[in-house]
Amino acid sequence: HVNAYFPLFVPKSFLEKEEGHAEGFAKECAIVTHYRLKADPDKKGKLMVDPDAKLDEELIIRPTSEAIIWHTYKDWIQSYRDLPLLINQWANVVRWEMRTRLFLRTAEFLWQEGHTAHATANEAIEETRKMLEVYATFAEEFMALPVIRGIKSESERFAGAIDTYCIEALMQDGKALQAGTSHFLGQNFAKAFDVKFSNKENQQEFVWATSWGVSTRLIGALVMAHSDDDGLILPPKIAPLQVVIVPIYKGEDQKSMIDEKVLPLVAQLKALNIRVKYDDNDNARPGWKFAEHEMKGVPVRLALGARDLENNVVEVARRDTKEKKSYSLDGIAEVIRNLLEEIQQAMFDKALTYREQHITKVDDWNEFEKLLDGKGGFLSAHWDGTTETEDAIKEKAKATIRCIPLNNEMEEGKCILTGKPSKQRVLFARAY
RNA sequence: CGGGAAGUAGCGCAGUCCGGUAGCGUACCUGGUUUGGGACCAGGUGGUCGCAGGUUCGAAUCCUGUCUUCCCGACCA
Repeated sequence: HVNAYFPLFVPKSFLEKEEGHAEGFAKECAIVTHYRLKADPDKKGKLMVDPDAKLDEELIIRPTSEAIIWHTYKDWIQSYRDLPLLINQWANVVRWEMRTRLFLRTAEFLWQEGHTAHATANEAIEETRKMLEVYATFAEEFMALPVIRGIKSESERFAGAIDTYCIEALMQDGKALQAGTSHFLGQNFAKAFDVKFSNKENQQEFVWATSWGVSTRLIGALVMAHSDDDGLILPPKIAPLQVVIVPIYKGEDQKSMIDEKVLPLVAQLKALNIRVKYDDNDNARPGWKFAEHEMKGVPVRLALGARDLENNVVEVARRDTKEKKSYSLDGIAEVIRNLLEEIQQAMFDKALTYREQHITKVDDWNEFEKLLDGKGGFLSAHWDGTTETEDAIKEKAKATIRCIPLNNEMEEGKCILTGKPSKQRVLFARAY
């Protein structure tokens, strides 16, 4: 994929072109109607919208960029030789939600959105699944956040998509969070924006499309999946600061002695590509620094004072378990490198264990409701496959189908609500 | 868009019922003592009480209007 940037403003007529897409986003758009302000003649020092500066066509602040990008793709794609077209954009988008939630659903948010065009359906589907796996891998290996890869039910599908794949994460309060999506758009946008290419047989065909994105919501996921009452707990791989070293001393003499040990250690850690800070700011006391770095989630803290110098040791505290242990200063850099890896794994394992304990098979409606109110988490239950039933469950239990897991086992059963026959279980949860 | 709550010092709040010189904690500044889990003592700086009207000798406080924010719901990445 290559990075590109498209305009923030989308003419209203562009957004209208793909019907499902337009319908889905119409109710949450910020709209530019004028291009000028002027001094308010009635209120000194105040400005008003200049009624003479009304736009002929309103501009929509992009809620997503399919419309403007596919308008452009029409000019960029003529031949099978132009395909696949693989573009990624880092951008802000605006969705005027009725209610916002910090990090999870803000009116403006940052994301990356990929938009690809392909010659065949299979190639596009492959791309869709590939990007889902990229997201899943990032969540699991870097954020230490286990996710369920799945596919959305029809009603949860992206506006304009044929299929929406997703990764779903579980937060510590038992609620699910959609952490990323990857859409197979079929030929919907190609048809809406008239994007055709000549194939090798010189026949005109509509191109096949995908789009996919993850947003600053991932920050919210990171916070809610790992934090405790003392603040953030960041997985080492993405922690801006992996190790902080706090000196404990009385007077300059002791400080110099500690410096002698710490400065070479800092150099060693940096040589191992470890992000380390020697927090020898004299304005804050050790206790303050401990609390501060814990709140910010620094994975490992080293504390070194006169007492440690005598024994040639250093106190090593890990943020995730709050465990403190003294190690010899000899070979400490290696110990820390290994500890960072251990923490990364431990955080993932902890989150995974929690999630596994919170996927509950349920076959009885009363039990279903009881579990949602109490234990929370994902409920694996049979569903008759209809949107009506899905809506009814949402209405009654405030739970939605988070996804139908990929590689789901086929199993005969009866719908949790209607008792109608079902071929597989799906995952329900209350979600953010 | 419905229901609730709140706007007073940088931040967190009390004071409003019952009108009478603007308070507390924290932060900040100065000096001193401190430094192994968010130090202590002393002194000090800082606020047109969201905004606009009204009642009154006098309004943070009473009345009217208005704006904003947060929470809960419906909507959604």
